Amino acid sequence: MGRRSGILEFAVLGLLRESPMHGYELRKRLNTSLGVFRAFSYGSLYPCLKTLVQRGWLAEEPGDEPEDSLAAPLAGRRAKIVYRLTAEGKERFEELLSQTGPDTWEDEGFGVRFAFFGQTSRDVRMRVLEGRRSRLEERLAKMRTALARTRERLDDYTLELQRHGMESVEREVRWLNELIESERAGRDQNRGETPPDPSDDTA
Amino acid sequence: MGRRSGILEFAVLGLLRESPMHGYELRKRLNTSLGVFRAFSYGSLYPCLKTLVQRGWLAEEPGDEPEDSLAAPLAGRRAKIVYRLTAEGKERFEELLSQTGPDTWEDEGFGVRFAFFGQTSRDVRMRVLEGRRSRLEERLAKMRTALARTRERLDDYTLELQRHGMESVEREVRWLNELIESERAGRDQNRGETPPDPSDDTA
DNA sequence: GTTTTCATGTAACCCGTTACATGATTCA
DNA sequence: TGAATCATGTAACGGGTTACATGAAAAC
Repeated sequence: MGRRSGILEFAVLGLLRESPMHGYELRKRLNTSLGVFRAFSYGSLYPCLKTLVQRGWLAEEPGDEPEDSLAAPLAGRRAKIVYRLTAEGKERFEELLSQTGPDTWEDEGFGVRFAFFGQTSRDVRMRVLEGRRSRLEERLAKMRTALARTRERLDDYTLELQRHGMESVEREVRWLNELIESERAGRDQNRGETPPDPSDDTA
Repeated sequence: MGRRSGILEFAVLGLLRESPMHGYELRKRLNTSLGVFRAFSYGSLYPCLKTLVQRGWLAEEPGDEPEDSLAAPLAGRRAKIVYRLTAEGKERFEELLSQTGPDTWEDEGFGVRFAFFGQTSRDVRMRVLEGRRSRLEERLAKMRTALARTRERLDDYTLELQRHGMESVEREVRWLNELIESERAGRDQNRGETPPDPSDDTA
């Protein structure tokens, strides 16, 4: 049925990477723990889970039926379904994480990637941060040329809106610069799989 | 057919309020002049125009056929169709403009409203700005409580993401404060477009 | 024992995009 | 005369939402 390649898939894979969960809890975490995301609805979440299972990224697990087997075990039991990330799902998530192309859902995609930085190696983090920065810089360039072409014809309000928009983007670029800097500096206190390679100071 | 109540309708009405246009030009202005908007495609624009005509917000005008009537005037002519905002369309736009409820497409809706401030009366501007501000403050409050509830369980990256997000919102609130302040101050001095609709009205 | 909350789902819709198709006008 | 660009449109899809329906477990 569904192609199901949206940002929801990405977020679900990322959350399930931390630990298995059933749908209901998954949704709560989508809307709170990862407070950055917009609220997803069950109407999108459950179908998404199904197609992810079909593709082999997720596996359903029987979930904790309340430990007594009173009801006939083959009756129409619809207990909690706990979803677990398969090895293929892990690969898929990794692939999505490190994608830096322009087909990256821009803002939201970065939010998701960043939210999962804790489970990521330093070079992936660097690639994501730098990718984001360069795309923001492209955007800035476009805004500037567009502004230069139309400046005269725009009223003060539109101008102010553009100015504020550009300033916001510039601000995020500075933020990224700080993050990149601190990733570079923090090469010793890292977690796990960063190869000790003291030779990359050149930008 | 289509209900067609999205942000595209809003932007189209606003642009056509300035002057009649045909679809192709409309689209260009959607993507450049109002540089804030995302790029709309013809696939959404033309159907939108049609339904707006059906509803009476827009009227088609014969458009400038190239001034010679060489081709038989009743042949399958598909010349430029120039769209003009009707009186009802103007009302509709006004209504959309001054809507400050929470069903306001949040970010993009504000962008559109702001982009048309030049054609707006000061009290509408004030309402839009203050509405935006209060909704941002609600959002901030939610973020703060959510953060307070989950702070311990979050890793440093997630925390930093939330911090940056909140700072961005706070920054926009300050920006709004300045704008509101300057709207308030500019009631007598300043360029004289303060009173509502000095030139045209009542089509 | 009733109300809340947990938990899973489905059908219909919404607002947009992509890819495609067509024809008129301008310009080298 | 042929290519670019102007100009209008359609069909299929995409990734989500809303509203609805159901039922089990927990809380009161």
